[in-house]
Amino acid sequence: MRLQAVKGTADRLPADQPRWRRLHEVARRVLERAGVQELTPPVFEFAEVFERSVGEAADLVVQKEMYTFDDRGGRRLTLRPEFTASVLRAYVEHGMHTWPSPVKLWSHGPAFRAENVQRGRFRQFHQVNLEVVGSAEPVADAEAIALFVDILRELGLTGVRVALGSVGDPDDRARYNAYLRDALAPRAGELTETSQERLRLNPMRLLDAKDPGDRALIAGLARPLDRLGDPARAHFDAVAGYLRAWEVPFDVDPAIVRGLDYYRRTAFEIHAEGIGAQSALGGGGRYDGLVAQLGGPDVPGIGWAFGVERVLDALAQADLAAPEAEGPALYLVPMDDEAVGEVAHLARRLRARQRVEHGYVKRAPGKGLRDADRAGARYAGLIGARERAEGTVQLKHLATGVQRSVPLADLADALERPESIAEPATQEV
RNA sequence: GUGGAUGUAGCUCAGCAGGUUAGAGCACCGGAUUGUGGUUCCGGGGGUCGCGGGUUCAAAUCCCGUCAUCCACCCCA
Repeated sequence: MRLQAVKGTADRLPADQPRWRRLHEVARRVLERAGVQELTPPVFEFAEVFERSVGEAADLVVQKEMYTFDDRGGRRLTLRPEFTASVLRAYVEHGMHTWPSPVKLWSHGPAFRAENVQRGRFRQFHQVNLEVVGSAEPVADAEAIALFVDILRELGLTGVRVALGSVGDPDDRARYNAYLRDALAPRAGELTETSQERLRLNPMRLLDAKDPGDRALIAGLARPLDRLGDPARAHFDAVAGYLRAWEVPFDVDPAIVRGLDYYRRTAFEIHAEGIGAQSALGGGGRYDGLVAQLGGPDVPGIGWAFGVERVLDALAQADLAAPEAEGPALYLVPMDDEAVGEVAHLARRLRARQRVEHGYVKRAPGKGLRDADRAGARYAGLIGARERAEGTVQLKHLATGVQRSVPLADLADALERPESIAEPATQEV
């Protein structure tokens, strides 16, 4: 069998790196200016970490989509399918409830789900994740959402849609689910099989149905946001109020629901056009109670994650210029065998201050300049018998063709003062 | 798990009413130019035509199977 990357995984090639790097730099800047600290959890955890976070009523599908395996010590481990459970496990394990509250943590890295592959959906994918633990205040929700939007804005992404909803408090959810069951009971037989299944297990998820028949049956019913209890309603109104005051544009989506039980109140998603059927860049919500569920103190929290591949896809669709990879400041060309070692040694010394590369075999000057050009170098430095005798290097500015002989001792300085070398008066060929 | 489309050089693709040595552009290497680049010209290397089986005198081309990729459904923490 021809070796290839596993389905749903991809190599991130050198040409891809500038885009990824820029995204992470922007995320880091926006978040850390807001006092968010970086946490890097391990890539795998005891399976129980995710199973407990997911809860008993979680769809079997969720379990099936986890990469779970036994290690040689007989431990049952899972590659993280998301960050929240890992981050909260770390929060509990390190007693972060004693830190100044709220504790704001961000993370980034790969996550794994054994799903079928399509545009924007991979088996190894990458997320940037934020958790704000220890505040139940609506202002925390608003700040989290605003930070998400700020990152996208700073990246230059426009035309994204923030959809804000609420799944209510647990009582609200229970009441709403009961309402759905009652409302749909007479006509349940007309629903598709999946929807009937959902009606049984997690009626709220019916709102995600795409089948036109199902949608017609659901259309006239109240949505979660219409049935909030007073506390959840007040919370939602406060979050919306902050966002309006801060001029963070959003749409109210009364029908946002979540597949997992631990979500409370605020739920939101951010979508972009033009990146296929998987249009959600990311989303998040409040999960009061989850930390306790993981064996920690009963502290509230809110978080979000976005898919790096999806955001990059959206940026590509928006035709935003990708940052270019830079070449070396100097490319040294050895023009005889003895110079091979000399340029390598010289490069080593210059690298204290500049990016310097060199040829590995002797090259005719024409070839050497071509090598330097292809490496994307700003300068080429030629060293052969003449230069050795003089203790100099022929330094050539590739864009202008201006060249002069520079004593080895002055080379580092000459590289840092490009004007001096580009002066036509100094030309000597 | 389901459906559709697509698999030919490193990349993008042509060739496919079966016909003998499988092509182009880009990329790569070398030469023209043995101490001066980018252009140009010339030459070269590189292919299990995804894989397996079948039909045929003959298969990249037709048939079956299989695998992979992409998109969509499903699902979505």
